[in-house]
Amino acid sequence: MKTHTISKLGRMFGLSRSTLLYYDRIGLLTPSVRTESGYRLYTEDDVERLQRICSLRRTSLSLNDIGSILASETHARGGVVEKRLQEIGSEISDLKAKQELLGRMLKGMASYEAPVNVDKQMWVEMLRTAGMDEQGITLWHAEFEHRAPEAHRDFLLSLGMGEKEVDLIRQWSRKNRTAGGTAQNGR
Amino acid sequence: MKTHTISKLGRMFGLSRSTLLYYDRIGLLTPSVRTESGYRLYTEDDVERLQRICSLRRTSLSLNDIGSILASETHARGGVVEKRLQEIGSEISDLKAKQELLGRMLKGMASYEAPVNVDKQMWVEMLRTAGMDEQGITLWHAEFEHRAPEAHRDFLLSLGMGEKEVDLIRQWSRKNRTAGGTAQNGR
DNA sequence: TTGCTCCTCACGTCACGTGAGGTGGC
DNA sequence: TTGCTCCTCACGTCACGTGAGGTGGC
Repeated sequence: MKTHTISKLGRMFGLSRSTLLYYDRIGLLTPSVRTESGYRLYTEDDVERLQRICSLRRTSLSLNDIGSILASETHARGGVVEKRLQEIGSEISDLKAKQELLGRMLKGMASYEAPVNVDKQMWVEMLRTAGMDEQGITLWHAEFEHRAPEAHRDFLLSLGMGEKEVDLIRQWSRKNRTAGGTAQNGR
Repeated sequence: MKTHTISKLGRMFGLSRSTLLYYDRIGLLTPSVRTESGYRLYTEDDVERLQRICSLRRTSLSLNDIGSILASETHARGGVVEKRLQEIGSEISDLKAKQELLGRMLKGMASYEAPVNVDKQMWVEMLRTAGMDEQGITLWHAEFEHRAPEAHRDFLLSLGMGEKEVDLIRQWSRKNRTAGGTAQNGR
């Protein structure tokens, strides 16, 4: 039977020896054979498994998820993949927001001097200066979310927040309207 | 003068206490005052600095880069920001490529069974099976890059590689045509 | 005196990279 | 015998989170 040593396998897949050592340590890819002197020998089955691992890895799934996918039934794999697809979607919009922000900073630096700061912090400070406290802000979010959810979302995004943070604030806003404003952190 | 303790400052900015402890440890934000008993006290100047840090952090600049920016002259800051903008650009295209890949996997799983594998590995194996060796592949890249750089790029991207990897291979291809094919790793 | 906040280690995370120090195989 | 490859620790990375064990301030 044809087998491969660790570095040879690495070269076949453009991976380093330490990567394969790591995969072995975490149990993601354990060579089927060990020689008497402890050398790892990878069989064709191992090569096939690594093939799959590499495919999945290029979607930046975590090694943990990859392990689960390979262990699960074929028909059950869609869930993880779909979840990852959604995550990638929001990562992309996060990055786009950051692009926007950086673009504005660059322009700001050219024409004036300091980086632009019209963001969450400044907004919160403005409200506070205007005399609003924690509870006020909480209620204001809750009302905004209730009356105009889409606009609320757009507004939060415009302050440079990521999708995830925006979602959290919105969920929390929906709770706080029914519960009455009990604030626990500075939003 | 008005000062803030660490947790209070954290609440003001939506950061955890450990985050601020960490910023102190790495010297990014050192409180201007320490009480006799060791308590950190942050002045308004510190608050302003943290303001800038938070703005920059939301562009996912590394804390290291943020430190450099704050230490550098205003007019010298553009470089770092532009570099980060470019990075974000290629991160976005990487993610889009991954989206594509995952999409195809999902469809593949629905209609057939195994995840799609027509990627870099398979391509390389096909060439090898066809009798091409390291040196042959090296030369082939070099020629491709020389004759049709755009098409070469598109082709590499179509195999699911990220922008960075593609750039590396192309640079290396340009060298290898003049230098004559001395290969050192499995591309 | 009771809580609450503060302090300083020190270890864990994720996917490896990078030695150090030593052995096997052609 | 000389290189090359292999082995196993163990520590570093990045931006924190999470205790443990102890002290200050109202």
